[in-house]
Amino acid sequence: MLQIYNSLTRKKEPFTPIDPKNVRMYVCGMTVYDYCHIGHARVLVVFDVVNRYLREKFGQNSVTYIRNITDIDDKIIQRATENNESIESLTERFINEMNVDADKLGITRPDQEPKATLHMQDIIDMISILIDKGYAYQASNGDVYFEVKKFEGYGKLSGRNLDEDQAGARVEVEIAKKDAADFVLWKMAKDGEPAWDSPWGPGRPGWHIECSAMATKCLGNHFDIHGGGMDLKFPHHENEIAQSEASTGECFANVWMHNGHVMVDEEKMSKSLGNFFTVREVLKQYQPEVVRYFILTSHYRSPLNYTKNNLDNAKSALDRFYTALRDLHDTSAEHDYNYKESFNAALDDDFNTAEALAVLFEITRELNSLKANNNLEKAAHLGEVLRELGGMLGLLQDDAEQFLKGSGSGSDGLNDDAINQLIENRITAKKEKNWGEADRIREELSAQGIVLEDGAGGTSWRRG
RNA sequence: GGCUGGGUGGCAGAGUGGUGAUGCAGCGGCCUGCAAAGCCGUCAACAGCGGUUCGAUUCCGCUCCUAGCCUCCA
Repeated sequence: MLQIYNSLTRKKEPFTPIDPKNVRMYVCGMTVYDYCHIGHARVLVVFDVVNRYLREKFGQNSVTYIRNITDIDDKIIQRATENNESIESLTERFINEMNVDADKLGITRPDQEPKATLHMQDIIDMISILIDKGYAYQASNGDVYFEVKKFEGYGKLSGRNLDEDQAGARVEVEIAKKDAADFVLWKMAKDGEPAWDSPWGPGRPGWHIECSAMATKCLGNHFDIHGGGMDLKFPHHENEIAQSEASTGECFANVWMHNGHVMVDEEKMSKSLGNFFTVREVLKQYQPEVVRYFILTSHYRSPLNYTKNNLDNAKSALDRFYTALRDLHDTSAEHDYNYKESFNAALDDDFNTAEALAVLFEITRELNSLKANNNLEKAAHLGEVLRELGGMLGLLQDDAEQFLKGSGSGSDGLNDDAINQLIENRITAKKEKNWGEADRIREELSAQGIVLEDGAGGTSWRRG
């Protein structure tokens, strides 16, 4: 039985889909004005695993996964102006770049990736309903606001009490608002800003409303899971709940999932702090699965420290798996599924990927034992199991030999031919029992990051 | 100030009211020309102080430290 920690109730709950034939999940995606950083990679990977596992549990075609794209907001306008580039060109460019990164990381594409600019009518419709129902008002400056006090359940997600919040503690309060907590639904366009027609005048949607409109449009008023980064819990998700439930009169999402942040030097990695590493930057040094593994080593709700040491550890761990998977022959026989049970039990427990990985290591140990005892048939079977379970996490899908011989995307230093030549020379030296020369060659390669392994079947190598 | 979370062995990181996480690193052994890889064995931890309990790292309280949110943010 799958259990998921629900941010709304602050406890783990058994997950029961509204419709097991169509489990519906919405995740807040990217605002597209820059490259994705490792924090974004974490959301992508975490919910990719959730998506994969839900399909494993409920059926490959019984899940609808929506991840939106915010392609209009203040930051985008600002960046486009700075670049002297049109908003369309900017956002299209970074949507493409996002997909490049996501594909490299082995992220399964969501079923739909709705964009705010293509859902203006849905957004306007929802705002109209909110005004009609008395939850929203147009202020003297023309902006339309959601009146927070009218929505009874406000604060239920983030656990905050409006009276205790220090409104305006860190940001100036817009004076046109009735209450400091009210938030904008429709923002009037200033000169030169992009604008869409609306009953309240030309303008653009506030940030929160697009997700409410697109989620209900794509998944219905009431769906199963809503996810996103921890930083979106308040105000973004709190506001989404208010808007959606006020307008539809129905429960919005049953389960709220929030992933923890990626940290750098004890601080959250974020664009505004400027302490971020882009996905492509990291992928120059580490293979995609290394990044994925790194993300999955800690529980999705915990903070994750971005350090060289942790990435290197991830690489070592994958080397261990792929070393075990190397030189296994193909097999089509029935698999041994003893491990699958404990692997699934780990993921059933609020997607405990760290524990699931521990199961993969158990398999690896047994697999290595079998290889050592020359029980190659059974070893091959276990190899299949290892790959299959790893695949649920999007891991162990590379060719073992290629993974071990590859470094980041650009492997500088010696090319394969040069390495093989040196290995040949060393084999000759070894035949002559010229150990000094053999060791010298091994040292030379080692200095280039190449590790040699003399086995029964000859010498193999990998990039360490 | 308010609201969420954390503090586990050298490092990373799960978990549990009373035996084992796991990976890397270390130590001993097997294997090897020597290594590497692998296998076997081994060391080692639960921030502090109280309380509940036959028993607490695990439950409760307090203290200290720390992260996130209360502004755009994944």
